[in-house]
Amino acid sequence: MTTALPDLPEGYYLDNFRRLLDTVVDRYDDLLSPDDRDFVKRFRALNQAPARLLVRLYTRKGPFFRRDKLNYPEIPDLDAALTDLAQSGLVDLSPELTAGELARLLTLAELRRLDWLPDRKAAKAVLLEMLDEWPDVQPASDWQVDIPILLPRHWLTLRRLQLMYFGNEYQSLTDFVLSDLGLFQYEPYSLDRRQRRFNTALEIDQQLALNDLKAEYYQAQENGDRDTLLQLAGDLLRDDWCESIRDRLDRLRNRVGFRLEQWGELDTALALFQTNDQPPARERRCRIDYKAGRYQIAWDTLQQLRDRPRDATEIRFGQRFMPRLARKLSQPVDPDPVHAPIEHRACWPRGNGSVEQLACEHLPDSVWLENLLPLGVFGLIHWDLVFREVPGAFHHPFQQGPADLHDPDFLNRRGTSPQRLYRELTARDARDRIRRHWSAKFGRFNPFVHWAALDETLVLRCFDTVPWEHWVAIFHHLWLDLRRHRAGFPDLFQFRPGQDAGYRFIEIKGPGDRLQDNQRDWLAVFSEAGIPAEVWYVDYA
DNA sequence: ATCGAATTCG
DNA sequence: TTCACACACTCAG
DNA sequence: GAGTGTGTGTCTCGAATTCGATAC
Ligand SMILES: [Mn+2]
Repeated sequence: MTTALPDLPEGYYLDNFRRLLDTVVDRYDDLLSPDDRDFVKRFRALNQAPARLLVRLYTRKGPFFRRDKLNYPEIPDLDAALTDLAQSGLVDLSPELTAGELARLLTLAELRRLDWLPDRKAAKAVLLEMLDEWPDVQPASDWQVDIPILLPRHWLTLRRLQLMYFGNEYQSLTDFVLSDLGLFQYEPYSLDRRQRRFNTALEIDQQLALNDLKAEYYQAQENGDRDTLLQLAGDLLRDDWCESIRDRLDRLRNRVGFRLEQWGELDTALALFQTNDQPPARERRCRIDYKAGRYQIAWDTLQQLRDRPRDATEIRFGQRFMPRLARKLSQPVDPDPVHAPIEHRACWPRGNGSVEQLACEHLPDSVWLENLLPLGVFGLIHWDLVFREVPGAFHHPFQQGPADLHDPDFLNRRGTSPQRLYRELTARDARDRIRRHWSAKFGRFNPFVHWAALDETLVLRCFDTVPWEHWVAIFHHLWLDLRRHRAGFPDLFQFRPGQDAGYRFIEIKGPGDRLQDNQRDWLAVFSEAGIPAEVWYVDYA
């Protein structure tokens, strides 16, 4: 099915960029760096053609470009535009670059014509790796390449502008386009101009720095690069990070800590885990102290964790670790009751698809949707709450959800709580909301509703089948930690008219597969709430 | 010749 | 903003 | 039970283009 896309006006991308720039200057004038200001001044002085060209470049990857790869019918005199950009100081027409940077601009054939190439036979990837070691920086002509190369000078400012506008670094000007084309539909909330996403220049710099560290982390862990990781840990352990990026910072600290723990750097890992209480920090602290024989310290941490568990992983850890640690300290143990899930065995001939699909075919009237079904019901019922316009929730028109969705006080800030929510909401109203939102909001982004996976009949039937108290129990658990509790839901939902509860959740396990922790966590919730859930172990006939 | 990854565009 | 899950293996008790 | 490491499908658009790797 192909639907015709609407035409965009010529130069639409420049309009979009100006919208972004004007918004940022309007909101964050006091937070702009000298470079940012310099850029704004120069850019606003440009004529249309050079301005268009620059924005074209900014929507591409770069950072260097070959002149002969630029071709825009709506900018007829490209060279004149380039000259303007060079005179404005926005583009460097003879930038110095490393051999690696240059090589990325050339095809393999072009590359092999160069005298200084160390290996004429090598594959391009190998060549790039070699050339990346070369420190020399010089203009392309000095590398004996006569293709004109250019470099926009303000990439960092572009990064900062986009960060200020979107509040993140994964959205960009394409979000304007996709929205205009109707490919991405966003809830039309009104924007909040009272509370800004950033309040100091330092926050912006630190968020950029944190994103860099994150990228470095992925790189380092992929390469098994311990030294880089240790150095990274040093940066993360500094105490001059802003409070406003605390959450993101702690998550990275824990990730780096976890990897360092695996690599045997226990001291550094422990230091990282000691900076915060975000799961799994306290669990890891306990385990590291336990292994080091510091049982009393581990015990103290464990008590705090059990007193006030942050999420299901901490509850589970507390239950399992308590007896072990108590034995070491000769403390009396009173093990928590453990819910044993209902288990079944089945033996079916192997099919073409996955074991879940096979089970879905054998179990009548079942669907394989994992968490998409409960999350979809959750999202449809709570649509208005999620998109309620409270200060600080919506900063730009392209958000899938409110900025503070994952903050622990999300509900509090909206003047409610899980208890209050479901005291005031009846099953009839909830059903009505699902129907209303399905037709009124269809296709719009929502952090919980994945439209393509669901259909209205199924969602309503499922809603009607599961008793409202069961939904409420599921929702309560979701609210405890929207980020961590959205995974681990059983594979299948089966309708069973007239039998038992009329439905059941089923987690399918193929040969050799076992329950994961977050799946256990949901099963514990189900067991607590009397929700029918089973684990089926499948063998192939 | 063919395939897939990366890039660009609207 | 990458992750969630299945699958496979080891080790200890 | 606990830990580690892999592979696989999501990569929330889809068409067009280019390039490199691989096989023949
Ligand atoms: Mn399963």
